[in-house]
Amino acid sequence: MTNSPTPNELREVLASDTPSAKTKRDLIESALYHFGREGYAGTSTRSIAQTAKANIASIAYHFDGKAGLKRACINFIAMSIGDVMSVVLNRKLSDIEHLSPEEARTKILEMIDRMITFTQTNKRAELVIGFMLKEVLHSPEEVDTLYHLIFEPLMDRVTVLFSRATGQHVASDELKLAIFAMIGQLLYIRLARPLVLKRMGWQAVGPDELAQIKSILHRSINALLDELSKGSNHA
Amino acid sequence: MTNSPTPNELREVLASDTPSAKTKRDLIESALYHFGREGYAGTSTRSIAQTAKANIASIAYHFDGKAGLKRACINFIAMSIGDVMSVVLNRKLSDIEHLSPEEARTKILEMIDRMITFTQTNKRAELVIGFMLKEVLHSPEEVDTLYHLIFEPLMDRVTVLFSRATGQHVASDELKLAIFAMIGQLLYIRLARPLVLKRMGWQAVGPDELAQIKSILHRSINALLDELSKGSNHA
DNA sequence: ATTTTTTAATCAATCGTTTGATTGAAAATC
DNA sequence: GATTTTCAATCAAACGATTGATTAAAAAAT
Repeated sequence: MTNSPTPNELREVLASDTPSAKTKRDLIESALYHFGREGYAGTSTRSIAQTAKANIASIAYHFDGKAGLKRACINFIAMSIGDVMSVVLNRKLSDIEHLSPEEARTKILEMIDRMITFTQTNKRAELVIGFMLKEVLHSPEEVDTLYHLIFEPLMDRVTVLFSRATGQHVASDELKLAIFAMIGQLLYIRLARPLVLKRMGWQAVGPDELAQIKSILHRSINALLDELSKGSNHA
Repeated sequence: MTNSPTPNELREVLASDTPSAKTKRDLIESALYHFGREGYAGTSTRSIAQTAKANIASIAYHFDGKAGLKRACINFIAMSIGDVMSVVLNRKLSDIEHLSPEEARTKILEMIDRMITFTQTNKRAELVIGFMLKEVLHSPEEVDTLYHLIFEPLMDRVTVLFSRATGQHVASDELKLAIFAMIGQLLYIRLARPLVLKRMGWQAVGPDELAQIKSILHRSINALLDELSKGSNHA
């Protein structure tokens, strides 16, 4: 296989136990690691192969070169995020369109909780975040891939949840911007981790630190939802 | 000069009108542009020199190589941020320690306003943000440079402002985390601009869009301050 | 036996750096 | 004041090393 599989195709391919599947898994894992740390241009195919314990040529064979491996990484990331967000994404839009404000708010906070846990504790989250920060903003078509695959369907559902929780219209601009503000809070507190650790005097983010982070973001986002609810007439 | 000047030294050097000062300015400007777009590893010294209309050897001559030019860029950034944040930084700690809650909140919102305007409209902000996220946050010693030069003194003062505005103790962990949440909101809405433009259906961030962003962040941060003030006894 | 996968060796291109020559304007000498 | 010396600065050219890609043969899997 030389072209880029979709996230769903990729899931099946990587789940099989053929020798090629293992090589592909190892190469993607290794590429994710190196791309996230040294960036795409800063990573050599040799170091990727070495970490994966595979041959350099296997990158060309399985992914049609370095660029193809990068595309596979993007799809792999989309797959991973899709799994984590399945709680939100798996529900059809029609399922969440009639939630009560209280139910919607509970769902939002539940989702926030999952996102924080994933970004702060998942070993792969660091690689994924590093990878996205360094590479996604670079190529328009790769931004498109992630946007349509993950971001837009996720945001659509979160917007509906916010709309139900605050009484604001789903198409409201301030609602959309508020969601960016919300996501920004929990993403930044993860990707600025070196600064957070220094500032807080922490050695690492363990259970106690995770609880503190969840507590403050919980309060902040609840306050944001309250503010957005002002002037709206809940049923 | 082959070693890295401090931001203050750098300011004097770059302000002079000697031939070498112009070359250094051009090289830093060019490096900032390329580093911010294609990353450090993805940028060749040849492209830096070409954009700066300088010779390749001038990088080794003035900055002791590509890595030295990167360090100079970091100091230049520290200098720039220091200028933008001078409203907050120039005040001594003792000056803001006795502000009333209302005065402190006004100062906070004024600072937020400046940060949003800078990040959203300054032509150099995109390069600075891209450069810092892609390269700086992964090198411990460069994190140290920016942390001690800019981040810590800035955060110390913002923490005092937050303490005055909310009645929380200055050493409160939740206060420190809340400030990260606040900064995350306005930084993310800038660095995820490609996603923001797509999501909002905007072509660019002009005066109208800037006003919308300021409005929602204004409300969000005010709500956060209100939440933090709960249970505290303002004088 | 046929296909799939891995391997080592090699390719042209590009990387950051270094070199020695050259410039032009101060500094020193006469 | 004229000449010489000095030195920071720039330049084109070339360096060795490393890059991603390619090749053909060996090995493994089916």
